[in-house]
Amino acid sequence: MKRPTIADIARRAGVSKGAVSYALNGQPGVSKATRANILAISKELGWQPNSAARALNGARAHTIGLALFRPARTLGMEPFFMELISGIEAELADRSYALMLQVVTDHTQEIEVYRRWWGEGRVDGAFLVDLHLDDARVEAMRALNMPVVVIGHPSQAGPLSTVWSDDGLAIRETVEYLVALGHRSIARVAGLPRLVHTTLRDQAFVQACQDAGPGRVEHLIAHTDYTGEEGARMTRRLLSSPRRPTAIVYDNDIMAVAGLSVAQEMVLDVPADLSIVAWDDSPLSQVVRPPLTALTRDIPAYGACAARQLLALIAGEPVVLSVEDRPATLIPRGSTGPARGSR
Amino acid sequence: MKRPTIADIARRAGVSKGAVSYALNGQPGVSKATRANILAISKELGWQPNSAARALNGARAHTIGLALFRPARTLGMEPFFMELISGIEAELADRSYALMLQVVTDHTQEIEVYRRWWGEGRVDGAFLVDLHLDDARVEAMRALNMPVVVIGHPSQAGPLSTVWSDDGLAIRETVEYLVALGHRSIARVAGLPRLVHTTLRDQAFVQACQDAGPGRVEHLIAHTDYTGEEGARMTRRLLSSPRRPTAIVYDNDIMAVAGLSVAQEMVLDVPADLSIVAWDDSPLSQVVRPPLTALTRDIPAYGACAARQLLALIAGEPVVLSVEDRPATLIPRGSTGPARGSR
DNA sequence: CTCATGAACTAAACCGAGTAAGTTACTGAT
DNA sequence: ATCAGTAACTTACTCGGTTTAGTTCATGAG
Repeated sequence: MKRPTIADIARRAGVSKGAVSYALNGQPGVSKATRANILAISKELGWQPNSAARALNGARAHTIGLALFRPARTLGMEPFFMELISGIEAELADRSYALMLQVVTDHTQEIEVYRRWWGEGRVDGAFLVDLHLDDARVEAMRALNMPVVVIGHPSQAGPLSTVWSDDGLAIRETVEYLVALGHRSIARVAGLPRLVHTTLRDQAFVQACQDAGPGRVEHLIAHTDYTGEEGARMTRRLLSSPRRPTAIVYDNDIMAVAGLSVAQEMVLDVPADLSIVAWDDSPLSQVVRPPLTALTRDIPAYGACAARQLLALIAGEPVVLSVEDRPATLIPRGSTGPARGSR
Repeated sequence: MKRPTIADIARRAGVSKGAVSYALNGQPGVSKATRANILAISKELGWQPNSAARALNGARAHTIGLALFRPARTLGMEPFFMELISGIEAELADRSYALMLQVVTDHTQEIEVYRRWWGEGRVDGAFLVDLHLDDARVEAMRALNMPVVVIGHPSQAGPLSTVWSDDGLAIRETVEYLVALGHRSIARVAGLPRLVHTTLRDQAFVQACQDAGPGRVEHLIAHTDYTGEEGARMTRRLLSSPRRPTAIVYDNDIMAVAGLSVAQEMVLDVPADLSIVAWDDSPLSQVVRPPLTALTRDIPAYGACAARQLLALIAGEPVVLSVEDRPATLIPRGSTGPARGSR
């Protein structure tokens, strides 16, 4: 009742293990007749190669790793990651690659997991997401010499390959749009301040506001942890301040929706009293009233792009170090309008 | 620049491979001093066990498989699966198990993937979701003799272990609530008709309506593919029919939200003209206006429960064949109210 | 008729661990 | 002094494939 091995096939076929190996792998060294016979017997016995044995000889694992530093329970609520994963999966499925997923509780553990997977030959490569300043993972991965693709801006990625999109461009587009609508006081409810892409968006935001003309546009940034609760809290604080902004740009859709609720609680009209822009466009943004103006990007395509890059890296194909995906584009919907009193 | 092996450690320590193996695995057969020395050297060299070599000796893969029959691109939009995965992950992460994920395009391929993973010793067990009538996967898994936990009702699971919750109870609760509100014509926009849980919910729905009294409650079921588009289409059809229902129960939240939009398009007031109930309670249900009355269940907990069951099965611990999780409970919100003209 | 060539194989080493069985060397009892 | 017992090892084989280095035999050229 044990699983058949090539030795079993060899015995049945009256040949050596080596001949069976050649036959099953389509290598020369066996006659057509013998090969056909061996294939028939292997099919009959229901033989499956044992990947452990193959891996021992340095074969590919046909698996890619993704360790996510995220409280597992909130994962399901993060459209971004889920869409990213589905995009990665779509690309991997074509080549019969699997995705090895593990949720970790900190970056030390994340490095540990990657070290183990790589050391144990269980993955051929991995993704790194949410880089922060002086990220220890970069050096750790470089030291491991494992194929890695950073999903995010190259600035902190060191020698690692990256796939990214120009968030600065998207922020600039948004600010210019709001300024054109007459807004002179714009707030940004941002994500975690340590993350590279938060910093970059922050800088671009400030720059874009300043570029509108000296002293013309007041700007303010509030940092959060991306949760709806924090988004609501910051919105409440912003809207209660004496110098209330007339437009708020949120770093994700969860916070934007929460912010919209807060505004409505405070009996403010959106967009007449307050314009709202969401970063990332999930179904969520479209079902609320008014539907949210959002920075849309094709996240699954982003993930697929990263997957292609990683697979090329693993295959040893020549790759450009850094691939720029399309930037997010602004989709105006009902949550933005002219600033009150402008014109 | 190659990875160190126990042979390298043995050479450095001046002992045999066997001694190193004993030392690293905490087995007797080496002195304290030698063990300490070997451990120090292994740390210094950054040795990691090669799981391929270990697996060859029959060790665990410390990985669980999940092949999902789903168009990968829509995965990110399915809160249910993402929450399920996050619940499974939460349980696995504690024991350093990883989750092997692959999206497949049909059940034949799903069986193929499982056969390969199991045959190749890459997973210790797997989940089966979305069982349908006469599901070929059940027999295939039984034949493989691989530890499997079916997530769903036991009726079609044959000899396989299951984790399920009583959807019938939840449906009954919903119908009784709507009837008490005066509704006499209730529709159900259901999921894929071939799925076991759809059938069971259908039956329970009809039964509950009939139990309200002979001929007292009109009921209607429309089957869809779970997408928002189909949900909207069916809603449009239902609301245009001469005998328009006063309440609709949807099989997921995506369709419920889409249905709400359709109702509002058709200038119907929710809940005055139409009551809406969603199955599964995601953030989506709470941000629309009015917020949706929903059948809530703790999906991550459900996934965690299934993961515990599978891990117990893998460990060879004694397990009950079928574990019943808590049923979904109805959370009334703004989308349900008394039927117009009742009382 | 002999030798070179190459196709079709076989035997055995190898990958990196685990482990059963065998070997030392030392301790303590008789 | 001798023997049993044991701690501390070593040796060698195992897992299931891949791969290298032969070996055998048929064929064709010289």
